[in-house]
Amino acid sequence: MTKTEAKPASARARILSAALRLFYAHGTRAVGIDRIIAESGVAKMSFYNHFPSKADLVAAFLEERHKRWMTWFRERLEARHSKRGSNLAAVADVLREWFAAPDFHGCAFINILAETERTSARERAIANRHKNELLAVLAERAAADGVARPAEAGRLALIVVEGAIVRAEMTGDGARVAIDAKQLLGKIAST
Amino acid sequence: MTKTEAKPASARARILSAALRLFYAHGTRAVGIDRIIAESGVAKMSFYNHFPSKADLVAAFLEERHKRWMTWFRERLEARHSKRGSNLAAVADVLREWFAAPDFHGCAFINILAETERTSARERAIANRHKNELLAVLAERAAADGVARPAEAGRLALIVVEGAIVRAEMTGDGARVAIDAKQLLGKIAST
DNA sequence: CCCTATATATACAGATCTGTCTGTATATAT
DNA sequence: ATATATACAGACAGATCTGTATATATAGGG
Repeated sequence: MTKTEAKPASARARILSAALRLFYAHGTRAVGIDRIIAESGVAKMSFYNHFPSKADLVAAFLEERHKRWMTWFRERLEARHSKRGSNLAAVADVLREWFAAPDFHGCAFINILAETERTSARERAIANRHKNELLAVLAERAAADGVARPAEAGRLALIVVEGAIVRAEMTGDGARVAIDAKQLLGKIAST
Repeated sequence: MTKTEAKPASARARILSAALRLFYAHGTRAVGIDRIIAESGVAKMSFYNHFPSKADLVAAFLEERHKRWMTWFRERLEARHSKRGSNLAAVADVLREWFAAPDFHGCAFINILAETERTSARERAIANRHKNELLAVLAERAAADGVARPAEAGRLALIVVEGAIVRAEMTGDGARVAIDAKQLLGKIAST
């Protein structure tokens, strides 16, 4: 039994922490309840006390991932905000940071869409909310760049961001992808 | 027992046909051997006679999907080749056709990457070959458009294509996404 | 006509996964 | 001191999944 999560935290927090790590790294289908329980050092009944079913844990994982990622993304974007150049192009720099993270394995919401059945509306809904929020950030940055049609620019930028994530995940060369993405975002910004 | 594949075809062909449909629609993890067997109307031993393991069927599925999709893509691109406008932008029209297909569920190779463990090198290799071949087609079209750096333009276009596939799958509005992608590809072509 | 390939049908082994059940320990609050 | 809530430990049921074993049918070539 390998206990990876720190013991002092509450059972629920340890479960969610293990889920964030394992579900993102290997997918929600590949990781079973037993592994979550083992690595969070929690009893099975404690788990089912906090989460009625695995699907509920998956939903909680997605919500938490969304919250943390968006916060991180906004914060990093803010940090680059003051610098010279296009707001939109700065997104590529933040992406580059993300791609370079040792545990980077693509976008959790693209991944969940690929691995769950078409019918699991719950996960889809959370993924949609996540992307809509990201879209809003991109459109806002496009507006700050003074583009003619910010909403449209946001949509174009989101296509670029999604594509960059997929390419980074598949090729493993996040640095190269970020450079290419920056060029594309620059084109969008100068419209 | 629902037999969906036409009976006259050989056992192997029926198996592969069922795999193409089911694995693409639901993912390779969600579809078990039993379902493949039931829907192809084949005995279990016949299956294991043709494919030593499920992993071998998955690999065969990916190879076949790659072959068929690339053939279809090239053919559709060729059909639009004669028309006016940028070669690269024509890619968006082909994508639009694809997105509108009733069984469209994203890119099988993006999906497989999301649903398999990080360690399954075999699927990754096939996915990489697929994308490299697509990249070559895009770079060739960029060259035909007379862009300054076709290789770079191909990479940028591939980011756009991947992003468009993901957006089409997530939003369900393939027509809108194709229009946006066309705009991006147009920007790349006019460089 | 028989022999061998290949196919079918079905039972089964072994692993794994979700969720339940029983029982115990601990800590806090009244 | 006793009640209550929460946690741990681990066995177990029931389903499902991959892969194997066994027995039977069928079709084509020598």
